[in-house]
Amino acid sequence: MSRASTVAAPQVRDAAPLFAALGDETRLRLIARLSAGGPGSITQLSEKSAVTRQAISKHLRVLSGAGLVGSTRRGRESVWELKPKRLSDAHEYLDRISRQWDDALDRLKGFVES
Amino acid sequence: MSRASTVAAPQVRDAAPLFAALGDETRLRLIARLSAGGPGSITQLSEKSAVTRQAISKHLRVLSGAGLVGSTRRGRESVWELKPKRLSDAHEYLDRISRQWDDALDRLKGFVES
DNA sequence: ATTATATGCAACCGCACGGTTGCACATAAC
DNA sequence: GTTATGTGCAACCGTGCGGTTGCATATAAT
Repeated sequence: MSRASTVAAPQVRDAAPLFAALGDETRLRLIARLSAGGPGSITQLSEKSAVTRQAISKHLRVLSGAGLVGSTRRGRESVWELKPKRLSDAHEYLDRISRQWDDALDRLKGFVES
Repeated sequence: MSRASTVAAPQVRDAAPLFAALGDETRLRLIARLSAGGPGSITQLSEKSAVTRQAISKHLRVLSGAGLVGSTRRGRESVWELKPKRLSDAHEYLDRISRQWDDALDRLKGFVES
């Protein structure tokens, strides 16, 4: 009976910062850009953006803190790339919630039909 | 354009507020609770929470603003329930990004092998 | 009618976030 | 060398967020 609370709690604490990192338009645009266009330096990633290069740099650090991107220093520029595993983590969490929901629906259906 | 999307999928500007709504621990706990335990009134949803009932009420309104939950007034209490369609929207968006990523990998592979 | 319960509204607080500007510091390029 | 480019660091600003407290209001329960 206590299985749900003891098992689900740590995952919530883990998933919330992940979604929070995705929950900004500028950052989501960065993710989409990295996903579609491949790695790039900060100036490259700032070129088509409305905000400053510093803002992009900050956002990249936030995404890095969430494990969604990583950087490699090459010469005087740092190249940032997507870490798709973390994206699949978010994906998986949504899957889990959806599965809980479906189970609840099944239980409700069984209750109504009995 | 064989890559054209089947149905109108959430764009960046639409998905960001959705993830932002999911990006809070208290709200994510509410989602999990509603998904696993079914609908409930505000006081019911606040019972096991560490924060105040008002905080829960605010969070429910935020989730409602994101289309993730809905409420129905029944007597003096309002019953809140999950709207799983919106969850699948977030799911779908992550799918899109992952697909872009996979395509980019394929293109890179083709480039390297050529 | 009185009391108890469930919610809503409004003000307030602390603080982190998104963003900017300015300057310093590397690493190129000439 | 000097100059140009790419990044980092620090301070600052406005605003919104998460949360609380206090009170008002609506619906039940007695």
